[in-house]
This record gives sequence, structure tokens and C-alpha cells, in this order.
Amino acid sequence: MLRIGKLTDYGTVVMTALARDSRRVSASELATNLHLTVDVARKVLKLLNSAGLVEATRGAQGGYQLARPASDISMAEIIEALEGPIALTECSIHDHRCSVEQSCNARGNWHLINRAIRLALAQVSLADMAAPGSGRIAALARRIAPPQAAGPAAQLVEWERADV
Amino acid sequence: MLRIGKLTDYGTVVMTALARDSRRVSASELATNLHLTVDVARKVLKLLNSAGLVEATRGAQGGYQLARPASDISMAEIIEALEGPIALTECSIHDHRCSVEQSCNARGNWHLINRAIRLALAQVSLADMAAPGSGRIAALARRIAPPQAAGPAAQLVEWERADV
DNA sequence: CGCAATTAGGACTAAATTGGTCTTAATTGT
DNA sequence: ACAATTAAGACCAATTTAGTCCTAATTGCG
Repeated sequence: MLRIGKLTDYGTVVMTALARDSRRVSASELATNLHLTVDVARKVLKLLNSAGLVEATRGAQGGYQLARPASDISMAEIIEALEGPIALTECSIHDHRCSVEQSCNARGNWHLINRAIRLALAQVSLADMAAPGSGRIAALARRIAPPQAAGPAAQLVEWERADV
Repeated sequence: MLRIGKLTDYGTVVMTALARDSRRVSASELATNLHLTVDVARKVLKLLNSAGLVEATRGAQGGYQLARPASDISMAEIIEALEGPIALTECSIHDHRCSVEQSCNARGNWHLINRAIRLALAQVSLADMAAPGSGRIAALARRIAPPQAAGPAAQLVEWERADV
């Protein structure tokens, strides 16, 4: 389904919470506020910490804070921290693990597609994400939309309009 | 890892093969040409057929052909045929299956992000994909890139340039 | 100092998903 | 009639993911 994992989902929730609250917040406090189990909150925060996206303070009164301003953290970073590299296809990461590698002439194009998606995700900041109904994200979607409404997206634009 | 499944990967390989060969071609012929097992080829083709992307002919001399010109088939369609709806988050498809749904204020923005990604994928045609080093895909990536090189993507542009 | 609160770094199990194979039925050209 | 072919879906093994738990290391506070 071209999905991110649940951990990543929780990760964005945790990060937006940290973006809204500049205090240092403990994993358990975040957990109770966000309806997560402490274990899950801890796991997510540890990963975010090793990726350098949050700053951890140990000991009593310890907790987590964003390592950088929310406007300087991108969704791409959050996703990569929790999910690994953003790459739709296997062959974009490791070579020689794909059985059809010789006969596959689509590899170069997959690279380009991955790049496009990473670029899109890199342009959405945590600050955008924390703002309800972000205009910047909507603007991005508008920019990606086909210029003259032609091309293979033609028949898709219909349901695109319908459901979002 | 934000990946598509292997079936989807095979699916694009099969579709590009069909795009290059206008004859009606059987599952087993495709399999041998593309280094796939017949079973896998059959499975993929059946799914592509139920999604209406290929046309199947039964019986002796039967096989598959593209249902439409390759330029009228988008990568979004292929991915959705084999992978289900393109939606990064659970909550974009079914409501009420997410434990943090109440406290999650990022849902609206996730919808926008999904939309952006679907739009990007809907603009890549099978014909683009079949062309080695498609200029149209590269142009899409360029259009998505941040206009004035600002925003939260700033520190990512570096590795973006480096690896693709 | 010693205790309580906290993060670090894993191991571990159960559940869910995916990949791959197989079986049987239906269709059609020769 | 037969051989080639797709349709439909059951099935199991392998992998991945989710969730829990345990044991250290660190630090503020009484």
C-alpha cells in the first residue's frame, strides 16, 4: 500500500508535539498526552535521538527537545530516521539483490522517481506539519500538479479532486 | 523503507516489456524473457488484468497486451493495481484504525502529502518509464525541487546531489 | 551519599504481511 | 478432442513489523 510503518507515524505525532511545546518533555509525559504506550514512545524517541533530530537529557527531570527549530526539520528526515532510506525499489539501495536486474531497463527511471519523492518530502517541514491545514504543503501539491492538465494523469485528476 | 513490494516491481518490468512489444505475448514468454518464474508472471498479469491495465486473451495463442497506449498509463495506476491505494498513512484510507487519532493533528497534512505523491506518480507514464533515461521524469524532479533553494530541504540537497 | 527518575541499548516474541508455489476450472484456436 | 492458455484462489514459508521487556548508564535532588 506504499505505506510508512506505524513507528514512523507515531514519530511524526511525537515530533509535532515537541514542536508545539518548547519545554523538555519526558517520554512518559509524551506517551500519556498522545495516547501511546510508554514503551512505544521510548522506542520512537530513541530512534529520533540517534538520528539527531531530538536532543535527549538523561536523569531526573530529563527528557527530549527538538534538536533544531521545527522549520529546519523536514519530513524526509523524520521518515528516514525511522524507516531507513526513502527508496521505492530495492535496487535503489543495494545492487545485485534484484532477480530481474539484467533485464530491467527501468532502473534509471526509478532513481529519478525516488529522487522526486524525496525532494517533495524534503520540502515539507515539521513546522508545516504542525500547523493545521498547512498552506505550504497545499502549495507544494499545486506545484506538482500537471501544468496544462495533460499527460497520463488526465483520468486520475478526477478522483484526485473527489477524495482529498 | 518506504518501499513498493516485489510484485509491484515485477509489474513495472512486465508492463515496460509489454510497452516495447505490441504483439500479444503469453505469460510464459514474458517470464522467460524477463527472468521471472512463470508463476510470478502469471500472478502479476492477473492483477494487472483485473485492474484493467492489460487485456487478456484466453486459449491457445492467447496472452496479454496493454489495454491502452503506454503514454496513457501512469505509474500511479500500476502501483495502485498491485499495491492498493497510494497512501502513506493508515488514516488516509480507513478511519478509526489509528490509536492516536484523537490527539493527531497531522492528519490533514498527511492527506496533502499523499496527494502530492500520487500526483507526482500520476505524471509518470509507462512510456516515460520504458524510455531509458526519461527526460520527462527528470523534468518532473526538477519541477519539484525547491524554487529558491531555501526551506527545510536545504541540508538535504547536498546528499540529493551526491547519490543520484 | 543514596534514591528516584530518566534515557541507552538491546533482546525477544507474537502478529501481520509478503513472496512464492500449487491446484483446479474455464476458455479457445487448431 | 486436445493442447495452450488465462482465472481464481488456496496455501505455506519467509520476512518484516509491532509491541514488550530487561538491564545498564546517567543525573538531579533530598
